Amino acid sequence: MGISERREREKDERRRMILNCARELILSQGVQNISMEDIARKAELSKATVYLYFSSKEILLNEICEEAARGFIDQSKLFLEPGVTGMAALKCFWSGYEKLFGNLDEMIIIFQVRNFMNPGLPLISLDERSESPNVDAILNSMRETIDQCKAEGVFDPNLDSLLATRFLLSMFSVTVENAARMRTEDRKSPFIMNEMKNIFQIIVRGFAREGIDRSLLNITES
Amino acid sequence: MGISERREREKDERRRMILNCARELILSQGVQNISMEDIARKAELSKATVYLYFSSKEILLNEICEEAARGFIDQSKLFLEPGVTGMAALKCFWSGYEKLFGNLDEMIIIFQVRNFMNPGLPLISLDERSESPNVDAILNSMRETIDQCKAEGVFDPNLDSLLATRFLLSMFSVTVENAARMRTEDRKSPFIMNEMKNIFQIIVRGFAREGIDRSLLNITES
Amino acid sequence: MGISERREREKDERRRMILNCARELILSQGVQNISMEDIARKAELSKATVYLYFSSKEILLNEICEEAARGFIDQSKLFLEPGVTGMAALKCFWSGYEKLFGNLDEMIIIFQVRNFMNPGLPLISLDERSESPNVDAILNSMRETIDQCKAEGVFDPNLDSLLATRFLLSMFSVTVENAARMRTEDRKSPFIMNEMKNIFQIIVRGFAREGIDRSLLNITES
Amino acid sequence: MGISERREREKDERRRMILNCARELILSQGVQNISMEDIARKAELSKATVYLYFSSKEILLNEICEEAARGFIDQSKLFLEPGVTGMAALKCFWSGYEKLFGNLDEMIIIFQVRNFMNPGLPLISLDERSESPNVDAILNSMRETIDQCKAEGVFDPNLDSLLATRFLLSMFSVTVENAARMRTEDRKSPFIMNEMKNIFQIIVRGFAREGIDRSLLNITES
DNA sequence: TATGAATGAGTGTTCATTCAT
DNA sequence: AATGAATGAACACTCATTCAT
Repeated sequence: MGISERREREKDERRRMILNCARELILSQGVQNISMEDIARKAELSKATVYLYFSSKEILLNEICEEAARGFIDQSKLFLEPGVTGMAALKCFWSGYEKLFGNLDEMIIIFQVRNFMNPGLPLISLDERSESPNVDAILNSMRETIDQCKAEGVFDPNLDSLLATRFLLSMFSVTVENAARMRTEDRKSPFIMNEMKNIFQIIVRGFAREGIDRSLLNITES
Repeated sequence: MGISERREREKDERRRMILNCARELILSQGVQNISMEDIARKAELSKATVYLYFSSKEILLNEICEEAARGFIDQSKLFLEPGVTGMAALKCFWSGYEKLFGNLDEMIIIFQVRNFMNPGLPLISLDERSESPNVDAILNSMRETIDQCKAEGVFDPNLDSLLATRFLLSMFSVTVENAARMRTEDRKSPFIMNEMKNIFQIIVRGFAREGIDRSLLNITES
Repeated sequence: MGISERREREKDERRRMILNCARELILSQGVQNISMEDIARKAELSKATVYLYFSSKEILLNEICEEAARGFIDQSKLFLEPGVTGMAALKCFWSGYEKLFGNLDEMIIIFQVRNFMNPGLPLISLDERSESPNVDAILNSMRETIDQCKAEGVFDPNLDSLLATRFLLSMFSVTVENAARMRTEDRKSPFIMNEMKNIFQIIVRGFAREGIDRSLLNITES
Repeated sequence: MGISERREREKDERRRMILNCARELILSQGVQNISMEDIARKAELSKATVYLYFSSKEILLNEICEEAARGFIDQSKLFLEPGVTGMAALKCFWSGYEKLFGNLDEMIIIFQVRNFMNPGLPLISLDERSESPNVDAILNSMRETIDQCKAEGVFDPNLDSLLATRFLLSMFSVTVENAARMRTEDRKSPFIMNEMKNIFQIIVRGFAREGIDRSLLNITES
């Protein structure tokens, strides 16, 4: 019985190894430019073996996306206590994002791969049956937070929370795609992070209820 | 004397015909999925003939982009009177956009093709010498309008206008890319248009100077 | 009647003009790299018009070759007096070559084009019915000179004059092809000319009858 | 244990099979006229498979050349004893050439392919870093032999050995190219071989020091 | 389980040649 | 006589996917 467990474990390890190799290639060369050949070579496996673990390139890429999204979700939970306000949750999102993905890599993976597979992502799914439960979970979580902000009188009550969610995520997506175009070393610069924060802040202000004190809208520590 | 003119005209027509076929294919299948072969077949020409009119795929795509951008610029001018305020200019942008591209196609072309040729568009150019003067003109025009809004005390004086331009254009880009994913008939629905307007409105509010009366920020007729 | 003559003359002029354009292109870019398109563009004519004068690329190239060969023959005659010895004739060949084609161009044309059309030229024709009478004339003239040298006891009586002719011409061909690979400005250098002379001299010595005084074999002025 | 060896062997065989198919095509149609498609078809493989073994056409052709050159070198060594005189070495060259390539094919391959890839060959390389070590080795070996003949007082001390090498090799090249133009069955005739020998002999005489006894210059057994 | 080997269907691009006007 | 326009047939090269072992 131990033997089959080991088998299972090894299989999982190899799976993750392939995913990691693919991730690295995506980060260094961009999704558009990598082939199954590249991934297999990097993983020191044959192409056929890669196909043993992922039955198509699309599935492999989706899995990479999902894994990154799962990582993001798990990490965000750490920051998200129950009973917290909407704005506090948004701060947590940002903070978690900032702390976890300060180097941007996870986000680049999520958005770049996602957009490559399914250009125009954020408008679709969010309700339909999806192959990407984790990515969807992020969307849903964000949506709930926005609803809460509305309920708490911070956001404009007329704000369409579905639209707002897609909008927010799209912005991340675009910023990240741009960042992915930069030289690998430049990505880590606080400049990018700052730019993303500014955009996030602008959007939050745009979401706000009329007349609300702007100091309540800060997404970073007051 | 009329003969060479007719030739010229016919050549222009054929040129535009090819562009239109390419446009249609892009709209129905997405830029990523079309080949010169496809374009030629749709135009009922041989590939070599297409190359007679456009010396490379890149040039053809850029021309499609530029043509759409030119159309947008021309139309915007009609709405844009000299000596107008920044907010009025923004309204014009929106109005021109709404009237001219109510069916979205031009915008889909511009953003989709542009992003395909040059992924991560909004971060680049905007100053460097470019093969796409018309597209760049839109970017520059937008930036100037944002600067004007700042100067007129409508937008937050701390707003980075370059960032804001990229942000705004990116939002259009993303919305459009999303729209491009929809079934061709759904695209024409006022729903999309309304969504874009809402997003535009949110961004403008996000750009606003603190405390400014929101009624001044309306992008549609008051 | 004057009118048709003028027509004829104009036609000839245009013909030669096309040939000259092709020549220039060959000299500057090499035979391998020129297309009918290039030739037509250089001649400021349409491709179809070029085909009016030359029914295929092969025929055009052959004509270029033939014209260059004709030029060489005409010029050589000036140096070749009747009743002259074989060695004097060889000197004339060299001298004519040196004076006329000091810049190598004609030779580059002849050999490069010829080899392109018909790789391995000098072994063939020389007896069979040929499309290239002028090129063949050079071969024949050379052969007669070699025969004469044999008859005069300067060359080895066992020398196969047909072989010797092909050999000699081949060497010119190769040297010229090499020269054609150089930068246009380097070609004019006396270095090339000197190299060709040395090779010519070596071959003449190789042709010589055993024991003959080497001073009799000089191909340049004694 | 035997399994990977068999694999290796089979791969080598397939590799050689492709090379042989390419060789045959080159011999029957000339380098200029063969495409990767042709080679694949002849080998009864798909184009993609050919690319599996040779990553570009250039590399495949170079390999063909190198293999032929390697064969020539190996064979020549058998004839070349250390401490041998320059003339003996030349005899060996000829003898090796005659015995190994009596049917000319190897030489046709070497010179034709080489000239195709790198028109004007003999002038270049011979010193610069090269992708074709075996071909270069032949050039170098020939040059050393010529130098030795000069040192031994057999060749004219004023002979430029670099020039002489290029000259000699060019002659082989041309003769071989000519031979390649003949009908496949005619190539095997002793006539060609004899012709090449005569030319080789003429050149050696041309290289000789003045007054040297011609019997010392025989390239075949006295 | 793992893989080496194979491939079909493209991909953008070029060019000698033809033909209606 | 002249040409603008058109094209078929190539070309080198790529890649996701399959399959026998």
